[in-house]
Amino acid sequence: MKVSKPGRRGSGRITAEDVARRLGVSQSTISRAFSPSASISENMKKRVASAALELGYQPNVIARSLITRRTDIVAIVIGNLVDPFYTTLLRILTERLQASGKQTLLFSSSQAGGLDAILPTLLQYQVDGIVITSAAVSSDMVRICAKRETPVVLLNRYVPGIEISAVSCDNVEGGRQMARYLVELGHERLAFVSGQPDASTSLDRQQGFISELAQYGISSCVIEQAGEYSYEAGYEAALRLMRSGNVPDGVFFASDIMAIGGMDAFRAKGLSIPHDISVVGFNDVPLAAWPTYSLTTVRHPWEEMADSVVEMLGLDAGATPKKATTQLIPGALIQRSSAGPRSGQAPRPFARSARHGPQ
Amino acid sequence: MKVSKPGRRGSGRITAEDVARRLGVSQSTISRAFSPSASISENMKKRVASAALELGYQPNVIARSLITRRTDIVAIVIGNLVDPFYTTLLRILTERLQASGKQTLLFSSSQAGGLDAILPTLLQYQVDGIVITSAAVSSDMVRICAKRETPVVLLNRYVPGIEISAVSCDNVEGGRQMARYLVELGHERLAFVSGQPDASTSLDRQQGFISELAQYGISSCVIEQAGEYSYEAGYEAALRLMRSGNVPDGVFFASDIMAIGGMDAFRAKGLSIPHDISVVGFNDVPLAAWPTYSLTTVRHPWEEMADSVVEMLGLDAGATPKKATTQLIPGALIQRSSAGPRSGQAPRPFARSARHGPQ
DNA sequence: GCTCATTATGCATGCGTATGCAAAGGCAAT
DNA sequence: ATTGCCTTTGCATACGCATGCATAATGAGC
Repeated sequence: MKVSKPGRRGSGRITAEDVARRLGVSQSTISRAFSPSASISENMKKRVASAALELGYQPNVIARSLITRRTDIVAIVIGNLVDPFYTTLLRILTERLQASGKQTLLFSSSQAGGLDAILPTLLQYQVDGIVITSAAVSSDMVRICAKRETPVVLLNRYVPGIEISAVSCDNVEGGRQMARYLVELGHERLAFVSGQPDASTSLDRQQGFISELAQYGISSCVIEQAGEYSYEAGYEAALRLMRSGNVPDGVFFASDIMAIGGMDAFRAKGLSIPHDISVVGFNDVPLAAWPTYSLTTVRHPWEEMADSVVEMLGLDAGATPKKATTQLIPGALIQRSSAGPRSGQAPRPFARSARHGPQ
Repeated sequence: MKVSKPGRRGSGRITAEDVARRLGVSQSTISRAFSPSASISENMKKRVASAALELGYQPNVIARSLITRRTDIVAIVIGNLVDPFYTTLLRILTERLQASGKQTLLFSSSQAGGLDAILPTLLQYQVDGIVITSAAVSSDMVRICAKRETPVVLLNRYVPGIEISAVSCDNVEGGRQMARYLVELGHERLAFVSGQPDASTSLDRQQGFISELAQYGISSCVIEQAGEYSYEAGYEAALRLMRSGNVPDGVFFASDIMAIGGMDAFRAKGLSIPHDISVVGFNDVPLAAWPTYSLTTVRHPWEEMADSVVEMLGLDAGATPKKATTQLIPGALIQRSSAGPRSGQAPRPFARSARHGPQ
């Protein structure tokens, strides 16, 4: 007869050793019972499983990761958790990672110090990969991560001249699409409202927009700096556009949340959308589909981006340390009712509410 | 002369041992240099710091936590990352935890299986605490967590009859406030739109609302089940209210996002807010302050709730395993312009836009 | 100069698991 | 019965760090 209650050391933790004693086998056997590829008999596996269930044993992944050198944790650094774009991105990515058996360690970089301050903390946790959706990335950081062989992927952002992988929507092409769309609706007096001045996303959308306008012989376009991707910044930028006297008939905001702020501002000043002014955005956040806004925008290929991120992190078994590459995924122009034909020419009264309603 | 490049085993990882060899000291010394309370000379501390910097050494918190039995990781389980209420909660809580040196391991429970499916995974990570903002919590779970001495706090939710801590806004009192407010504006034909039928938040707001109406002699109130906390559900619920023929003059939605969906629905049907109908919500998400909606609502005491959660988790040094308690924090009624005096009596034309504008 | 108290450092061990190696057992073919 | 192969299990060790204990170094007081 064995000792049925081996003395544990006070801690509520139940270890593989406890289960082993219970079954009169070695700790190795318990370990193997939880490792799919290990050599163990079907019978023993069942005995271990039932004993584990009975005792409430769960393998300690922290201890495991000491040996395997994998934590199955991916760090996600997000700058602006207020912007629905980033919360959507976070949601999609977290679900995708969870589906791959990875966990999400969330870092908000909006705090003082930004990325530089949190990178050390983050690396201390031995994360298997880092996804950065914000903030400036310095070459120092890249070097440190490369040295530790921790894969880093920039999401919806890229930093030229740095050896780092990036996944992003094709912002230049998105800008071009918007230019074509607005011009073909007959608009000529156009404006672009930029986001953060240093963000590649905003710059690329602007460049695509401007260059495509030039193709159509439109060489002038008002550029309004909003300063940041937020409702308030979009609102204020729209007010400035209206005060300028030379009110455009079509405005491309660098992001949906700014466009929505802009729409509210235009409407507050009595303008009708799209009759008096057409507004388009970028991202296709859930908000954009609401009937109040019904915003024409470029849809971010969320799922594909998440898939790409996971692939570029190279976390799935056969992981080869890839070279840094930048992947651009095209977005799709989603036509809703915030943009319509130029009111001066061929005004179509039904255009405003044609595609109205929840969709 | 010492060996300047001690052979490391291929891995990019730099350990305390490496730093120790570099300085010709023991690994213990390196460890102590990073432990604030350890006994070590100021001089040595500096030497270690500079050597660590030079080699790029960072303590491995995973290895550390094996000994200390603390990971400084808190799991946050969120059901609905689409609802701005939850993303706001996540943001506030993450920032608060980061400020306390804790990290956030994010779990989305919207996936199949719900909380039951992710709890084991979560516990495997030896998290120091669990914050649950969604999903049903069974007494089994509570028992398992209690056995492991892992503190659990329900946020914005509680489950009666279970020994578990909870932090929540005072939903009953919030419902009462709304009842008083609407009645004093002269409304008599009122409706309540509920969220998830099993959620304590929705039920409590409803109960507070109904019981306070009764105090004013109003015994009838239409209850409309929206089914879930979402824009679409609010929209549809509002449509149903209008189809019922007996259109109320004041509607209390159980959450902001539903109220906003409802406002869009009412407006789509030609109603003017608050002239034809008053709408109020609950939460005070950022959206609610936008001029388009300018939603009167009960402000969730975000920061206080986050503080309470951290306190109840008992993660700060002097941690005594507290008994399970439920803490209710009162919210504040935020008056905006989505609710106004009953249109039949004393119509005040300026009331609609009085508090309009960004705030 | 000597003793004692104090501080600073090294040694050894353990946290809970994975895994290479050896040993044992089972089975089929000879 | 013997051999050889394959499967299953145990043993021992390592992962990177914290920490109790022993020891060396330092300084104060006489």
